[in-house]
Amino acid sequence: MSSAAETIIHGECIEALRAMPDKSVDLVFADPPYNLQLGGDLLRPDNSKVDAVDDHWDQFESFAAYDKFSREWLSECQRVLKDDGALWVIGSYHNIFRVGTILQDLGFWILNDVVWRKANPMPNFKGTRFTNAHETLIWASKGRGARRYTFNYDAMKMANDEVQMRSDWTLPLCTGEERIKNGSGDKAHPTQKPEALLHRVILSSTRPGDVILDPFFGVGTTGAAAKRLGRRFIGIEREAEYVELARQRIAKVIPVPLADLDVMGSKRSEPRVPFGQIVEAGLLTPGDMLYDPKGQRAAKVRADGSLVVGDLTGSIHKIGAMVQSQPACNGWTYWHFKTDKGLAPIDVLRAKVRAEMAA
Amino acid sequence: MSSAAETIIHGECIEALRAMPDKSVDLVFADPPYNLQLGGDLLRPDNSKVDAVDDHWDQFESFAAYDKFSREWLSECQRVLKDDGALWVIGSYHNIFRVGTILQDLGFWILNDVVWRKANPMPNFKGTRFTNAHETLIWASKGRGARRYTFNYDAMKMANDEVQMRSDWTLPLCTGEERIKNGSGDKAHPTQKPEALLHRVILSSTRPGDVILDPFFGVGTTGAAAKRLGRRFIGIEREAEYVELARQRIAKVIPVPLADLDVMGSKRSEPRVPFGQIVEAGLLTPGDMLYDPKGQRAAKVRADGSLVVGDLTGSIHKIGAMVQSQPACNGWTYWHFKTDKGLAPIDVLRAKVRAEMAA
DNA sequence: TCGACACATGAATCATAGT
DNA sequence: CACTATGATTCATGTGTCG
Repeated sequence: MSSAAETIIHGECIEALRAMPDKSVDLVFADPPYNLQLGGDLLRPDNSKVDAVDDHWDQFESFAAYDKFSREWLSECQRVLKDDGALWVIGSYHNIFRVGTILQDLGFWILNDVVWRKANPMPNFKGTRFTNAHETLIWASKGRGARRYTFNYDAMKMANDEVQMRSDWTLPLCTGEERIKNGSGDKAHPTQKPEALLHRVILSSTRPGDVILDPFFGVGTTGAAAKRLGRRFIGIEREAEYVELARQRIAKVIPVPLADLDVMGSKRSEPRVPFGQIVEAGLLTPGDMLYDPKGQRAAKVRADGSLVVGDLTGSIHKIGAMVQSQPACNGWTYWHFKTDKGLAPIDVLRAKVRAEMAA
Repeated sequence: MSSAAETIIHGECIEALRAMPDKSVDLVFADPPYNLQLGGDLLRPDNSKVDAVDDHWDQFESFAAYDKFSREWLSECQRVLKDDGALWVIGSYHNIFRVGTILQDLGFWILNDVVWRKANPMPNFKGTRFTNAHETLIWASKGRGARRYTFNYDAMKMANDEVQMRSDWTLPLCTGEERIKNGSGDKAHPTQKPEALLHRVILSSTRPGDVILDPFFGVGTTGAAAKRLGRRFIGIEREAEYVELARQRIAKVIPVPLADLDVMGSKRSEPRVPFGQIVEAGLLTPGDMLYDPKGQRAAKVRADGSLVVGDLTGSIHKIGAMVQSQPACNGWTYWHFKTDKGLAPIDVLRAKVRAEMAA
């Protein structure tokens, strides 16, 4: 194995892995095909077409074929990992359960599953399901009895305003300038991951100088983040176009002085509490009445957090606006509930939920 | 199968499931055992003593036993589900990957994986991993080609301040008053789920009166939430102590009055009104003109509810699509008629007809 | 230079009743 | 089962255009 800082192998994943020596890498980060099973075209409400991931490399004949492929590349990764090494895989509900099962069957020891909460996911255009707003990463050591893996607890805590980093990470998608374009100015790769995600993975579980292997290198996000953070990397990629774009991209990356790493934290914001959650929490019950500040107008609460006044139904804000014949209304301060001391705005219930969430 | 509103079966999960008739429940919510080490007698029903095997082999044996158990209860659940039914399972990284894989292998069709972000998780005291701050739920329909599952999209959207409900839900743990205590004043059940979580599950994917099955009933959170929301339930629980605590708990639950169970309904379920009926009702007259939203393009209404633009004739939808050169068009919102206050979409005429039909 | 507004787009298993 | 007709449906963010 090369001790070069940067290695990109243009070749098929499993074959290239087989050519690598045992126990030679410190970390694997893998973003394998998800095996999406899409129907026909999906149109947005404005009739534009969603640019789907229909690439040939994401197509598998069956779950069995996908499992076989997964078992092969994962067991090669296990072989090339050092005994104190670890592996990250990212996936969605289409494939991550199969990957997780195979990991366990191969003897990997799962340390965490981590949820990437997308700050700006694509909506569900047809209103058929919950907005698919996250992906799952699995972090695993080589085995239950393996030598101690690397976890930079304090760096993570520092990056998270001095409280422990949780297993859910809120990060935006990779868009705009960061998104690598091809010659035509279109996105070069359908599933490019944000570098911030890789930044956190690498910072959490490697040390400067470590060798990071990415068997599905794509346009080289892992390589870019590794170089920036002073780690070495080996990338394997089958498509010549991606290899070339990755090279160009990584050549431009300027490594960050290690002393500057601790300033690259993320901020947390006040959690949003929808009114429906007040009902879920049992602070109001379906059928309860809410009142305007003077106690003259009344509205009934329903189980989904909608209000009813006569024939009107809608959110606390919408109904508040309608009964006042005004364009807008802050329902949290307008609507009140009865207490033994008189009327109180429902905003105090929101405060209660927030307090509980912070506790 | 009983048509009773409340049924608690004291018995072993798979055995009790086998006694239930086909296609008799609308929803399954399951919180199966997570940890392979706990409840070994359950997870290794037919295991002969395994001596002197290394960790790897032992692990595989455990997983195999857990898989067997999971396959059995899940396939029974699939059998007792109605064709338009659905199933929820909750788990952590210890078991959820195996459960998800088995679901897929049995032919369940995954609709979402949902992350319960714990607002107040237990910290990782040793600082060796990320704070395990979430659990994963899988929502699946009976199969890819199954009849349409229930999803109260508009109720969920309403409960989330009028934006689509996402696949990550932030909810506090079950603590304080809500936590069921045993005779000694200690928590009675190690993994009691918050009722708010069940509230959201039930509200999203069932209708009032539906039958909800929970094969691992525990202290009856599913039953409590179901009763509160006017749903029927069947709970299966092996431990006599839990059964008794669940009974006492559920007896105290006061159901939401039937009249307050309404939530925001979907437009898809409203009665269909053909455009021709607008003309029949005299709200438009043959020969009247309709216009696009900007008032630039015009179409003539005919007696049968077809439109004419130049040489083109067809439905409001077809003509709307053709004049815009788009694959599809909702004619109800595209076409407008003249009023003294300007243009108004013909959808308001449909609303008028619907109101008359309801009266 | 700046604000207002329009437009584009992201790993998506994305409709349903009737004939 | 296949096919057709109806008609329901989007959030956050970045970029570009226009005045």
